Amino acid sequence: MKTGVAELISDRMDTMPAGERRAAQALIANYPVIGLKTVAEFSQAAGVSSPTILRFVARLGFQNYPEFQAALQDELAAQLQSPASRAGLPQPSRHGSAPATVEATLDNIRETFRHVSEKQIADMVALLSNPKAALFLVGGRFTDPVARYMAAHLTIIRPNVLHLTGQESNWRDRLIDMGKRDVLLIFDIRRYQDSLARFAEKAHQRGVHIILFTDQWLSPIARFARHVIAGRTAVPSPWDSSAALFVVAETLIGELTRRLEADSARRIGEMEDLR
Amino acid sequence: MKTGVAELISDRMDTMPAGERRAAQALIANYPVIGLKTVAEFSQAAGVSSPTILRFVARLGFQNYPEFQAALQDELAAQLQSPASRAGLPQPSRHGSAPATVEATLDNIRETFRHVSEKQIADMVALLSNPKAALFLVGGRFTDPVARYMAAHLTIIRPNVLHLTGQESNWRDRLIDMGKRDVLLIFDIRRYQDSLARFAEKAHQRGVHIILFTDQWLSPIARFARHVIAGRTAVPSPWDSSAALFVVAETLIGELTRRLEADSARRIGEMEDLR
DNA sequence: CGAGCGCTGTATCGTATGTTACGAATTTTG
DNA sequence: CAAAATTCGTAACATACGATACAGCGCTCG
Repeated sequence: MKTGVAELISDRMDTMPAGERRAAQALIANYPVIGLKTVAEFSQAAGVSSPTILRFVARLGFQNYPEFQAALQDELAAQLQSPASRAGLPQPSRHGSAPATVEATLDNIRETFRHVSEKQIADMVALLSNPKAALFLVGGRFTDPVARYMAAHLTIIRPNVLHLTGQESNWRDRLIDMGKRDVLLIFDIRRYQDSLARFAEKAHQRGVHIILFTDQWLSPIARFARHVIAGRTAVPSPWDSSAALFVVAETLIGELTRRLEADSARRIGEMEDLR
Repeated sequence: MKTGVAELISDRMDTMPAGERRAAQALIANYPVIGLKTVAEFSQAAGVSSPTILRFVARLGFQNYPEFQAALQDELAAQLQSPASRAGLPQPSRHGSAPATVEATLDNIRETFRHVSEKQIADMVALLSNPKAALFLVGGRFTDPVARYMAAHLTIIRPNVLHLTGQESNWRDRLIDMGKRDVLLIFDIRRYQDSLARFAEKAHQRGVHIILFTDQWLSPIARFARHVIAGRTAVPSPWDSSAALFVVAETLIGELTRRLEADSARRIGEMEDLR
């Protein structure tokens, strides 16, 4: 039973004493920000005393004030992370269930890019554009194809790109080639794979720059990463969606291509000749 | 000058030490809710210690943690109250070229699904849901990772799934196993690969059902295909985008999982046991 | 290779915060 | 109109939270 706090309030508003009702009105007036502040501030804004605020949240069914705040925060998090609900509409829900997941995917992509600044992309592109630095790519069970996709393009526009295939032991053998100038791009969404974390740590110890593509809950590898892309993966489906990360990958490919335009054009020309 | 906290972060992100950068990334990953929690929770989510969080907010220019939280709350209040938030993204900085390709990708996905009927999806799912029919997947130079992605999921929810790797000659050896009940999923966008066309024709001659994922200009393989998904691939970039096809693949995976729910649930359960 | 610097985590401290007890004030009921 | 019940605020309390001092470590530069 996950009923929102706002609904709780309007339900019990009429059974409240005057003071607590003022608290309720103050909270609804600019919901939910006041509830995130301290009891003292809340009470002052509502024009009542601190204990009244506490009795108010107690009447809503919360054991204590922090629990009440946690509920507000969870609610807020859910609201901010699914832009669909931002409009208030519970989704047009057109017909089949297919469009629902597609709409969710579109939201995920938009939301992912809201949290990725241009500067972040520019920095990553700068890292990737150094032709002397070797690039290694690796991914998890379901995300490795995205790593492959990216590698397939990077290989064309610049030298020294290697996708790490197969078993963890194969990756490790490649550690020997990795140095401080090099970059490792890792794709890891939940359930996060221990093998990737182990590998990332070893690479990190060798001074390798790590770029991590993960989900919004952040793979533990974020600890070692120089850059972290937190893609939204939640869709109404048994599986997580990697579409947002896929689009981020495509974006990086595009930007990098633009940046290396002169070099890569020459390179691509030579490749054509070799056929 | 009321600059937003998020902008402050992206401005100074690169002048930060590793630990504080992790804090920044964790905050941006699900902005701004973690910042409203306690220092301890924030630090745990970011994988750093409490003092690092405090140093982080100090570097952003705040005197203390409560002041930082107040800034987040003010920002949140402004965002929630302004009608702009309902219209969509309040995000001010939208000028770079990255968003342009992203918007194009979003349009591509939408447009792709406008041309795919539910019946088409249902028919394909029906084809794919026969556990006796073997499933083969193969893709072109850049699209093969998408085939792999799909295969990685299909392998889990049903038996008899095989991704054809490596050279054309390898694929051909598999023709011997393909019969009239079987399904071949091919990903082929321009520039269309002759090898795929040759292979598709041979498979077609053996009576294999072909499902083709291609672009809006249709690979020549469409001639042999039972089902054709025409994804939009054009983006303002030197490369074509496979994102739309990727989302179609995810949609099929999701629908198929739902359809096979009973069987696949049991199957997944058994797989878990085998670990 | 060594010395210096900067970064980070552990442990401790002071304090602001939530909490509770109690009495005053207001409302309700006979 | 009086007495009781309920509500509300003042004040004291304990806890948990943010802040700080300090030491260990890795990194850079000479």
